[in-house]
Amino acid sequence: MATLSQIARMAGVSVSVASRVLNEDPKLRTRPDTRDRVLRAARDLNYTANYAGRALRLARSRTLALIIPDVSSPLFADLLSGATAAAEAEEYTLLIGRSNAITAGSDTVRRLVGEGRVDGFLLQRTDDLSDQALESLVANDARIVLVTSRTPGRRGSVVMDDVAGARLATEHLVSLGHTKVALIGGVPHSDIARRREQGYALALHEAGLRRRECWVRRLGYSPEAAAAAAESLVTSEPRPTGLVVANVNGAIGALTALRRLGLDVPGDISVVAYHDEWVAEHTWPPLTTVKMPYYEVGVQAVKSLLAQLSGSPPQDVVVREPAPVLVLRSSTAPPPAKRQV
Amino acid sequence: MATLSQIARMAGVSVSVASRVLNEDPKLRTRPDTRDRVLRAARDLNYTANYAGRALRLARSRTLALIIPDVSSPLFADLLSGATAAAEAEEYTLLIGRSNAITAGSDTVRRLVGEGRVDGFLLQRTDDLSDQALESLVANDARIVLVTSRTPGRRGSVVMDDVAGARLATEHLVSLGHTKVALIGGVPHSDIARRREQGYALALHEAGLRRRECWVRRLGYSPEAAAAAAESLVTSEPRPTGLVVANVNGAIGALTALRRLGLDVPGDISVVAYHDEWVAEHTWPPLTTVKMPYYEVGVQAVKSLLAQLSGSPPQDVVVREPAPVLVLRSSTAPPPAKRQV
DNA sequence: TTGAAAGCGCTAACAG
DNA sequence: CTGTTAGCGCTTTCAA
Repeated sequence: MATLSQIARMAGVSVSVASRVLNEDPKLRTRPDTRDRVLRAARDLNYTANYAGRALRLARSRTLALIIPDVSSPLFADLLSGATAAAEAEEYTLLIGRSNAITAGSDTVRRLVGEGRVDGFLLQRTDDLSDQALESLVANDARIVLVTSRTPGRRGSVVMDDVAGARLATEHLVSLGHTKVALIGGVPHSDIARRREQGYALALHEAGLRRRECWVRRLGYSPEAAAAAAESLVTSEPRPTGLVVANVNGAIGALTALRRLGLDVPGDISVVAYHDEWVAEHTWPPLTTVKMPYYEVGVQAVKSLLAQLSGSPPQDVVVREPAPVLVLRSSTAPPPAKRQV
Repeated sequence: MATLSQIARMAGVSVSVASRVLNEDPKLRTRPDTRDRVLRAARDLNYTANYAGRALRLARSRTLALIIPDVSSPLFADLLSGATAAAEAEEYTLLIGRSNAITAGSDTVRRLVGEGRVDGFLLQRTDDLSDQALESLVANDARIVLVTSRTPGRRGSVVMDDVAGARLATEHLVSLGHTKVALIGGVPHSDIARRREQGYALALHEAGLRRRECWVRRLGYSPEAAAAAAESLVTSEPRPTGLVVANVNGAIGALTALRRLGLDVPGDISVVAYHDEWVAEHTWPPLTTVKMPYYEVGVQAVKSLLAQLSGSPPQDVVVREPAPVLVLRSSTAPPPAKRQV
């Protein structure tokens, strides 16, 4: 690979000039033909600045790490696209890691920064990571932005509007005539779960409906957990006619559980899922979902991190644009009672 | 962050000694206490070698890039785990990219290498990347290993045993009594698709069954393509009673199409999918699949790449261990005729 | 058994 | 308008 000094020699200039031309140094005045010679030489030799040399000199890697629990979720793909786009726009590279690796005692974060491999982090926590563990990891490190989640007493996060999303899902069921609406939510200590539950409660409240604790389950977002939750909801009295499942993968599990119990969706019971992904179109019945702006979360997270890296005080941002949208498919319908009328 | 010279100063030695102690240079003889002082200093200062400094000096980044079309596929998660594990074992870092970005004219590959950001590539092509385009990209570059796919006239690839996998799927249907077995395959120019088709043909041949061209569709692996293929197969005569779908996501699309046509799976028609993933458990009916050793492909691919990087001639490896396994669920049953007997 | 020094490729302050 | 030079942190040859 060509080096700067080769370019310089070929163009008959010093490395310093070559460097400044190539980096488009604004406060540099060159004779046009000098400039041209450098540019041509660079093109001819297919020059790309050596990454290590630059990183060493500048003490910055222009690399960001995105740490996620589940790399293989279609939801995550949107986040990634957004983050990648935003990073590329600023000529940053994105390194992808998995947050399974990040447990309380783990030094992954500190090591990556310590080595100077990355300038900062986008961190999406797993649900098993406790607030304290997260806190100890993250402390008041300005090189970290939390995505989709927050932790008490710390600034620097980008979340989506979970309240609005869960509310939209719930309102949909209510507007269909459901009065007995249950929630299959996340684990109790998760702030994400809390916000979604809040949206659910809000929608019920505004509809003048009573929120009953016996209609809320907090087992988590996995298909299995949601399946168990659905089963328990549906086999106890009073039985709900509508289910808001706070995660689409959970909703898929719930569908399986309901089918196993011989219940018809949406005949006997309606299901709305939080988040949209392609399988939702291919489940039976196809799932009505609320699509959340994951891409934009990725974009904002990177912007936020970059801002922090250049010294701005950490912010907690809520992405409200684009707003959550209801994707109507076939898993929701008016409740049985209503339809018999 | 602490630097080597800080460690050296603290330990009262030269950087040279510090470096060699920390790197466990075998041909270095030190007094035990010198060694100890260095080690202690490193621990106290929480030292991690600066990545850029080392990369610059060694002209190697100890970083590999994995380039994939669909980051968000659960299948890919296994590949990634395997590759990550193998990379970590050799203290390499894995960078993840998407091969959408890699089109014929793209210089992503050359740029990443040119910058010295990565030492080599694991490349999983998209189906839209033609052989020529791939060839021109990959040429005889020893820093690239193709995963799951090959290209003519080039060595350096790791693929799974597609013949065995497709054969197993087909045999399953045959052993259930199906004689009219169709294949929903990949696009015609894909070598992967070709191998799977070969496995299908082989199984039919061994069962003494005739392979009919009208029972083969080559529209690709997407849910939509496979749905179209399923529809066309099932609405024309003679109608098959069993479907081998060469990709699990395609199978999900096929299921949707069959349901739309009012066909019962497996009552009217059986479906086996190539590849296993969690949704297969939650489709209706749950999908019988053939699970392929993706994790191991990831491991072998990294090993292969590392071998190439250290000068070994490129190999074409087929991962046969662990062997494909049939995951029996509910989308397959004896054909209607047989059951009526 | 240890240290001095060169140099990887780059940027930027300074000098001309 | 252009060149010289120092130095980022590291490894490694050579000398002591």
